[in-house]
Amino acid sequence: MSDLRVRFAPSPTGYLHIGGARTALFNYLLARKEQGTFILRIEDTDVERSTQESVDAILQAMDWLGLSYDEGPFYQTERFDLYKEKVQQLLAEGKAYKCYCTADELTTKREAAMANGDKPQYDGSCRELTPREDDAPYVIRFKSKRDGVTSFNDKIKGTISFNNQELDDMIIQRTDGTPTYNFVVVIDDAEMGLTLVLRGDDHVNNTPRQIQIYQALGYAVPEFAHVPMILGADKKRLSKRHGATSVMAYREMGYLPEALVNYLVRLGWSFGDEEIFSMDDLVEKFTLDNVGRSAGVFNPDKLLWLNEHYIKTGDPQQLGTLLEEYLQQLGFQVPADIDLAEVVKTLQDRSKTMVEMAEKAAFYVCDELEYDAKAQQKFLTAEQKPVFEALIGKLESREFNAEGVEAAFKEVLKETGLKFGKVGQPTRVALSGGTSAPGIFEVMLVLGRERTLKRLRAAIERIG
RNA sequence: GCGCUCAUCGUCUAGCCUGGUCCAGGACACCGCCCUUUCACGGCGGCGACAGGGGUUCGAAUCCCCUUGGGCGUACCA
Repeated sequence: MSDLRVRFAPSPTGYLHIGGARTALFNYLLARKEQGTFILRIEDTDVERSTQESVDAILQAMDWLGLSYDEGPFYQTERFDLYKEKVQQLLAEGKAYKCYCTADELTTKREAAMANGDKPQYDGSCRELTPREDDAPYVIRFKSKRDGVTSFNDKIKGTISFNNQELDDMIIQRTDGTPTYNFVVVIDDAEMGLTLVLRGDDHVNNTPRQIQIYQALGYAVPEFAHVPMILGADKKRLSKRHGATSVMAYREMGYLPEALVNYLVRLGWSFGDEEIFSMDDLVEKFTLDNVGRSAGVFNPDKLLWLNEHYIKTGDPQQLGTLLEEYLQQLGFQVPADIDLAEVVKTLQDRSKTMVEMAEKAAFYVCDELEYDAKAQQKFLTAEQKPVFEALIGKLESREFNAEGVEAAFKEVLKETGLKFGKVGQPTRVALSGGTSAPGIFEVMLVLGRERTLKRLRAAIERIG
C-alpha cells in the first residue's frame, strides 16, 4: 500500500463517455500500479440535471471496463451539511461574502463588459458590502486574492501560472443554498485525503481558484495532473456528432472491453513502439511520464483494429459465451448440440466485432437456412444434384470427424473428376446459404453429421 | 476579446529533457504483390510528417524568440 489516493468524479448527467472513461482508466491504473487507493465520487450537486439512471449507467460502464474502485461511490448530495459548515467557516473568517446581485444583472454586466472588450469577470460590487438584514436572495462568493500569482506544478503539463487578477470571486453557494462544483470539489478532494487530482484538461483553468480555496480552508494542496482532451476528426471536442461517445454503446456494437481499454490508454499515452496492452501490462507499465501534452483525435479505425485483435486472440470458450448473447440479440436460440467455442474458432479471423461474428454465426444456429438468391441461382444447379448425393453417401459411410469428412470430400472429387472449387462452393452454399463462410470441413464439423446431411438434402430438394 | 495551453506522416505516436547515431522509427488507414476451397487471416513491399520564419551552434525535429494554427476556459454546469 502506498499513500497515493486518486479519484474519478463524474457528474451523473448522462452516460459514461469515452473521455471520462479514459480519465477513470488513468486514475485506476495509477492507483493499481502504486498500490494506492482509487475512489469513486458522484458529483451530483447540480440537482436539476443529475439522475439515478446516469449513476447506474456510469457504474455499469466502469464495471464492464473492469475499473474497480476501493472507496465509494460517495455522493455529494449526501454531504451538503459538510459543505454548509465550510461555507459558514469562510463567511465567519471574512473569506467569503454574500452577493445580492441577481443572475440577470450579472448577465447584463457580463455582456456589457464583453461588448466593451473587457474581461467578463464579476466586478466585485458586493465584496465589501455589509450584510443586509432583510431576507433578500443572495449567493455566497469566495473572496479571491486580488494580486500576486497562483501557480502549480502539473504532473503532465509542467508549471502553470495564473495572475490572480484573472480570477474573479466565484460563487460557492447558490441562491437555493446548494454549493457549487469548484467549492465542493476542493472540500471532498481534501477531506477524502487525495494526494493527486488526475482529471481532464478542461479543469486547468479551475485549478488556481481551487488552490486558493484549499488555502483559505487550511487544507494541504494535492498534486495535479491534467490529461489532454479527446477530439473528433474535425479537431473539435468529441461529441455525439462524431459517432458513438458512450462506452456502453461500444459494447452494443460488439466491442470487447479489452479493446476499448487498450485503445483509450494509447490515446495520449505510449510505451515505446508497443501497441497491445492487457490490463495487467498497463498496471505494470503505466506512468504519467509517458502521457502526452497535446489533445488527441479519436480514431474509430484503430479501435476497430484492436477489437479485431482481441477477438482473434481471445479464448474461444469465453468468446463463445459472449457470442450467445449477441446471437440472442439477433433473435437466435442456440441449439444444444452446437458448440459455440467451435463456432468462435471458425469465425475469430473473420470478425471485427462480436456483432459481426454473430451475424456470420447465424447460419450455424438457425432452423431454416436462408439462401442468398444469387448464390442459390449460381451454385444450386441441377448438375450439383448427383454431386451432393455422392457426398451424402460418402459422409454416411464414415466417421464424422476431421479425417472422415475430408476423405469423403476428396473421394467425391476423385470420382467426379471435379476440382475442389467446383464442389466446394456449391457445398458451401448448401451448408451456409451463401458464398462466403469458413472452411467447408470446419463448417461441417461444427454443424455435425445430422445437420450437415439435412442441409445437403434440403439443397437437393431445392434444386428439384 | 482576454486567460491558460498545445504543435513530428490523414490519425495515434517514438525521438525532444541529456543537440550529431534521424535524408526521422512504429501502429491504424490506404495502395500493390504473395498465400488461398469462398470470405477472411497472414507474409512482404509502397505511399506518407519534424506548421512557418528568425536566431544560438561546427551541427537543431531536438535549445531560444516571433508568427500562424488548434484545443480548453471565461455559468447561480461539472
